[in-house]
Amino acid sequence: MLSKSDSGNVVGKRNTNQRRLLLNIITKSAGHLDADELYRLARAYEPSISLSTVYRNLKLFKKLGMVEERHFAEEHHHYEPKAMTKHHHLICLGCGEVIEFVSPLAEKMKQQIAAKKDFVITDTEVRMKGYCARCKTNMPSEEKCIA
Amino acid sequence: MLSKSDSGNVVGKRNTNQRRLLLNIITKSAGHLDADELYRLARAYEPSISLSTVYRNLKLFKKLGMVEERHFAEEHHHYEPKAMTKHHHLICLGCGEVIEFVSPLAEKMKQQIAAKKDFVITDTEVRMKGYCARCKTNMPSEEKCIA
DNA sequence: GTTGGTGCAAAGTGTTTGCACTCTG
DNA sequence: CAGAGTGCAAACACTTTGCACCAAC
Repeated sequence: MLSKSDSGNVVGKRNTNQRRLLLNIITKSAGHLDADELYRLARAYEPSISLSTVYRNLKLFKKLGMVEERHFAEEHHHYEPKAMTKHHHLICLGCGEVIEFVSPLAEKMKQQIAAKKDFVITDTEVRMKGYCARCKTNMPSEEKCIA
Repeated sequence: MLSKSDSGNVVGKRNTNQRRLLLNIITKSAGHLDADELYRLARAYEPSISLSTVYRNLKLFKKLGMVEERHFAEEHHHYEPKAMTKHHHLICLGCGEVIEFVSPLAEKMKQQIAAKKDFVITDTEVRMKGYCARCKTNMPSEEKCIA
């Protein structure tokens, strides 16, 4: 399902095995990979690949607009292939699952704020956190009574 | 306008000069301080205060729900006093200014998503990026033509 | 052949922690 | 006067960078 010689490529840049491999993993992934996960997946195909190469290429892909960097609540970044449809994120504080969703209200809100604040808005990001159906039963009680 | 003996206090915890000072700076700030800015401001009043103390107290304030930690696009965190009204952020990519805004659509979207995904949503965060009225004239052209 | 890309190790940045001392309660 | 809180320095996790070698063009 995933081979080194897969089609992914970056125009105007050298087409190395490592770069092609990383790009394939990212675009075929379900999204939200972090650098370390990507590194681990890549090593399965190219055991000698280095973490620096992963970071360097992520930075390149980001600059070229091929992936987006996300800052969830954790200390490190997550990367996902640039989406066709603008989606947002819903994060379960119980199991950590990240669910994507779309909402026409986001676009509407963007237009309202752009007009009200006289901004050119290039990016809108909505992030909701909470507890999914499975986790909501044993959700911590402090969530309601913050001392 | 700001003295060590100001009223801020944390119930159930020892009321040290350092803690009181940090809390006062945070609550009186316009918000969006990062740890280093807070450290610099605090040293003006208490030159011997340490960065560890800043971090330790920020963590405490966060746990007690007195401040919120924000992950903007940068590599470090920003902290702001917990707001009475739920607001969101609009960030100018030109000058870096962070503007707060409110929108009833955010709450509406939250309810829609909670119902659709069967989630208990405890937090909603909307972050828009773009260029303010002053910066929009010299906004980079790559913004449109990502190669 | 150039020179952009790589692997490695070392450095950098923001944050946390172990320890002995200090000061609040 | 006990132990929570502090300052300091060392450790930490994630990311970036300098350098010598390699391989794509």
